[in-house]
Amino acid sequence: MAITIKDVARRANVSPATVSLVIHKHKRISDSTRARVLQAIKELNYHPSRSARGLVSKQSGNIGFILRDDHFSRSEPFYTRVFLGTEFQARDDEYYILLTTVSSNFQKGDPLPRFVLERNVEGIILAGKVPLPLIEGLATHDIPLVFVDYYPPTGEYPAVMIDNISGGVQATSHLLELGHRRIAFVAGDIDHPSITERFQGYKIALEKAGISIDTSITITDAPLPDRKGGYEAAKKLFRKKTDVTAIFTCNDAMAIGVMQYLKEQKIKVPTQISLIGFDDLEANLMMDPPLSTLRVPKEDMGIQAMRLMVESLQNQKMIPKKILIPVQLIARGSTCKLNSDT
Amino acid sequence: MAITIKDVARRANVSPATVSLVIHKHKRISDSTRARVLQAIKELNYHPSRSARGLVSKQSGNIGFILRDDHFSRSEPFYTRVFLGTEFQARDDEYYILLTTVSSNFQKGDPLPRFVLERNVEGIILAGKVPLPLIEGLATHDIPLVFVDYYPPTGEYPAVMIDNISGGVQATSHLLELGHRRIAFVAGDIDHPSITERFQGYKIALEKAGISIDTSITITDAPLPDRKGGYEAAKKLFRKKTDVTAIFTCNDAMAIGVMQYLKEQKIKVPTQISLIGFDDLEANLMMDPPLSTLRVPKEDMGIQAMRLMVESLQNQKMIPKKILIPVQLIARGSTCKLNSDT
DNA sequence: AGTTTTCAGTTAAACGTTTAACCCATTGGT
DNA sequence: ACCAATGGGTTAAACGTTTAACTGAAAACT
Repeated sequence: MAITIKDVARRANVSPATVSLVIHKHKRISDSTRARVLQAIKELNYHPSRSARGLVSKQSGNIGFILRDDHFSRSEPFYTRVFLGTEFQARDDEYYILLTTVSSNFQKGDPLPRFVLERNVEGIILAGKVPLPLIEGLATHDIPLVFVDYYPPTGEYPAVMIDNISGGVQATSHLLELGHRRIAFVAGDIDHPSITERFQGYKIALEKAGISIDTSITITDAPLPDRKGGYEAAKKLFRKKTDVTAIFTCNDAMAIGVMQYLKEQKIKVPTQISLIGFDDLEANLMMDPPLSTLRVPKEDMGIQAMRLMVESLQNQKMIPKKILIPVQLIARGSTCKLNSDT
Repeated sequence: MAITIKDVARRANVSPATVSLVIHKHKRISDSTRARVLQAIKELNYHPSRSARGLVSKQSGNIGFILRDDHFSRSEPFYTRVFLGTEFQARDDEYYILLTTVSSNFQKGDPLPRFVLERNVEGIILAGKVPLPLIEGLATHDIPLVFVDYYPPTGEYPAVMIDNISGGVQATSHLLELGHRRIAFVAGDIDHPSITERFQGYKIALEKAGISIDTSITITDAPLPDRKGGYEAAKKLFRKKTDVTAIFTCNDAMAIGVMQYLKEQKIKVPTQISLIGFDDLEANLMMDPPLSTLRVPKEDMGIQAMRLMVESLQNQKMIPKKILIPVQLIARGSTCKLNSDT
């Protein structure tokens, strides 16, 4: 069978306990014994068994990652990118990630994720909005939680959030700087915190520029914040004659829909209408013209979340830190100076 | 602390062993006792500890997933999509996936992935080409391996492969059916098995149609099989006057580069040149016109790999099965009938 | 010199399962 | 009536660590 701590002990002429103490860098071991033990470990290529270690020390070496099922399987891989970021950082921190999904209508009393019940994770990262009953269920197991792109209405937790307000301001300011004054806002699912915040940023920037909000050019009731929603919103916006010269959509998916409508109507982007989205999808570069947007660093969010997790694992009673991830303006071909011919 | 098997035993008035036997559906337990035990399990909401179970039974409940580092972090998320498929299936099979990457120049003697050394996985799925020394290292631990989109030159393993030849035939036949006769082939990294096979499919289809291969319109030496490579290849192809009416690129990334070149040269797709790729990237739909291609079901490959893994776990000495994943022609706007005006 | 500290390591229990070996009652066969 | 087989469970060892409590020797105080 595999090499165990006893094999190492025998070869180094010490007790298994000593080997364990060496591994854990305990101070009470003399340099000479430590050296002998380390030597034996090397020679035998010994590595402690994860299961045995986990059994007694409760350190499984795993972190759970929970995603709502509809977020996992949806085509736009936002949260899966966050997940990959977490995986990335986990390798540096010597943890493994166990991924699971929960039903979007998780009910009080539903079974918790298996890795919780089997005591197989030391902490859990939750990405995106998750059902409240789940959070309550997890809370009873007192296991550290870290939230990403969602903050529960109750409780105090470390979290990684997008600076949506700043993003909204940046997008709007960008258009303002290009000379636009009649800037439409297009969104769906306006109750989603992220989207509300982007809208807020829009308003802040306009007010600062001394422009009052014209609700006739802010569409916030699109059926869904997706391509089709964008298409419908654009249709609505252009139903009556309008003097809008720029559009800020709450995300890229809607921007794509808007662009599609504009193309069909032979309205030129960016010369007639400047268009800016939010998220920075892969697809943006393929568009014609490529879409200006605000880049949300998804992998980075995962990385930060994992860092927060490691911190709270090392320091159980740390005050829950919140990290605000900045977004970056990416000006591409879909926005240009008002009345420019380029 | 948490509920243990002893708590259950006490409540059901049996020994811990009996509880264990019930859990494992051992036959030697009477219906009445079984019922009592199950009842107690329910009431206490008992779940066996993964670590304890793993320690004695060697069943960690985890499967490893190995990816080369450059495959993990590259922008085109081919293998990460495969990974997500594996995750997906793992949930059904009650396994968790531990992901890790290995250096692309893994040397003989380099340390194996931690999850192997710590005996924390029951099997390993390897996606994409991985270094030979790694495979040899893993072989010494006799742990079941399953390969995806790569087959090692030595050894017998279960594997999930793309039917690239069929794909090459389908792509080419599609163009032939549209009336094209002068069909160029564009590729980079021609030594990669997948790409060689696609090229083979191209040749097979042409020969079957009675058209001989014209090496002046097969470009296989692009620097890399990416966008830039496609752009350069197209430039090369159109340097001298050519009568090519259709192009089959070995993947979508190159097709995108080709399309970009054609756009710059005001060569209309598809009316002047029909263009078909391979892979079916997200971005294809955003292109103008949307790119025809062969869909490679990446998630599906991950799912199949996981299934193979479960099979070989249940039946250790099963003959290594190979699964050939079919690819599907997706005809979009970038291909059309020869000399059509559409 | 006697007592206390410190140092360096060992002993042994504990973690929560699984499972081979065992045991005791019945039942069945002759 | 005796023995073997069967059914239904229990006992106890084992898995490979960690760690609190202990030990014995040497060093450091009074």
